[in-house]
Amino acid sequence: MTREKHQKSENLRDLPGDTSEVIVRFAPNPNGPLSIGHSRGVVINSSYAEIYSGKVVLRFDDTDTKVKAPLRNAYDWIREDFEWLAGRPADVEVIASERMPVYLNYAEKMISDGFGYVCRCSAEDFRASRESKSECSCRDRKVDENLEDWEKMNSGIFLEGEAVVRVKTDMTLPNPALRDWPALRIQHSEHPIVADKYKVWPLLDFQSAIEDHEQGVTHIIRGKDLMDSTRKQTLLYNHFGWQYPETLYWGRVKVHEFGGFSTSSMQESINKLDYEGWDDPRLPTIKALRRRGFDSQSIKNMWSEIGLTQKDISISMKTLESLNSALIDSKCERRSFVAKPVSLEIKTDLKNPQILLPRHPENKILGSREWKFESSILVQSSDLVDGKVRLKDFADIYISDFEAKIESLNRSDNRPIIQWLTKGVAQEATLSIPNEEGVEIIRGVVEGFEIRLGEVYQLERIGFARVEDIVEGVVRMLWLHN
RNA sequence: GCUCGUGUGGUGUAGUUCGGUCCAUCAUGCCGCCCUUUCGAGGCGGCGACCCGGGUUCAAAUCCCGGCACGAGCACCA
Repeated sequence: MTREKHQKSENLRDLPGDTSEVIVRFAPNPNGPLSIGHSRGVVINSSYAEIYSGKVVLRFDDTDTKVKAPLRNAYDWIREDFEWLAGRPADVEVIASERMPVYLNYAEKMISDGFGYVCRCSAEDFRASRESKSECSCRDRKVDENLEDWEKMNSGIFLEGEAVVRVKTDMTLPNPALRDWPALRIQHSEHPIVADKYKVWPLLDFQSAIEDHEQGVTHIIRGKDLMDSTRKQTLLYNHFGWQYPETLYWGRVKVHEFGGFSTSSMQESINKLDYEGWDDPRLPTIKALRRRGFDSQSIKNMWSEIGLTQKDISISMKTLESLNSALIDSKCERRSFVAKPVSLEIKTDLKNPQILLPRHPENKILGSREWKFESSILVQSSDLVDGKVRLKDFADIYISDFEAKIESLNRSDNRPIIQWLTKGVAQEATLSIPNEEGVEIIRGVVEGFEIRLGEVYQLERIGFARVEDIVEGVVRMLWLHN
């Protein structure tokens, strides 16, 4: 525990500003479960909260009911993913849609105080104003008129697209993104939590700005695609007379193996039944990584090692797999899996030779697996070639014509070593390996020695795999990595 | 187009604040060898980088100027 903390502080640079009471936040849109990209936000933010004995807020940014509508189940999925990654639940949880009165109240104050206004221009017309740096006619209207229109927005008289509330900045600002940016818009579609209670919903820049202030967030750590968001929000904070939090950014992340993906594109593929669900092992979701048997610490280690750089990076699953192997290798017992098994008869004069295999080759896990000898054994069809071979942890043999002769119990030369099973210990099994085309299911037999559901084993000469299910004696395993 | 950000080996990262200790760190990857009752783990060796061009300086990955490349924002998405 202390070592873990020490490691993190070595990798993550110090936060700027006052760090006496750090409050950070992670704010996903609950339109699906967390992906590997999101995990950076969870890990970085929760780690900083831990390092500074501060707090991390988990905030569900669910104020868009239309374009990326929230998914009812996603709230729980995200809570679960967050806890798995951070090792504990968030200190504070906020659901934006439940905080609507607060946002609408601030919006009204903004209009009353004259630094916000209702704009009835069409999106296209305003785009033209923004480009020409000219103020639109809505901008100079009286506060009373604005409040009247605000009322019409909220009561549903104004329809979607007929009005937005803008923050007054300066139309001549060099950065076009900041010119009188939109803060709230009308959406009449149903929300999974509050249904049709509200007609006007805040946009991210407004909702997030208000909520960060309400929660007393001291440090915002997020992707650098939100840099202009910081600039917009700083202008709003100036209007309210608030101090903007310290802000840090990370760059864009791509994962080699997965290419471009987004929560909505994954949702689409799942709907089309291209995948079995959010935890399909081919998907870059946290659910999938957990299912496959990754140790959450490997994900934490990866993000800590990468740190907080603004560089756009492209990471490889190989890196994560390597970090994961380092963590789980010493904890995983060995088992033998024989794919596409074929029988082999062993000829020997030995009386009940002993077969003792270690649970772990370096005795990181003490004890052994013991099999009862039988003359009839199973080996992988691909391993069945005439010649010298060693049956792992047992004996050097000579194969010829589906028969094997024991040459020596000790290793006598460096002939290849193969894994094998006696018929008695062999238990029917499948190993699912995801690949480009789909999920390949390899049939075979696994060593039926203390197979525990959910456990990750290292299948000798194959790699790590997790036991997903045991149905009617058939052990179903899912491939993890080498 | 405007605005912002980033550029160190295949990948990720250290070093850039206050120029020399950097013919550049560590990890991963790949290659070879060793060890081993696994194609795991371990050991040893190797490969491989400061975006480009100027400038300042005795000295530049580090400072200055100019390019270039990549990414992002300019959504009534987050």
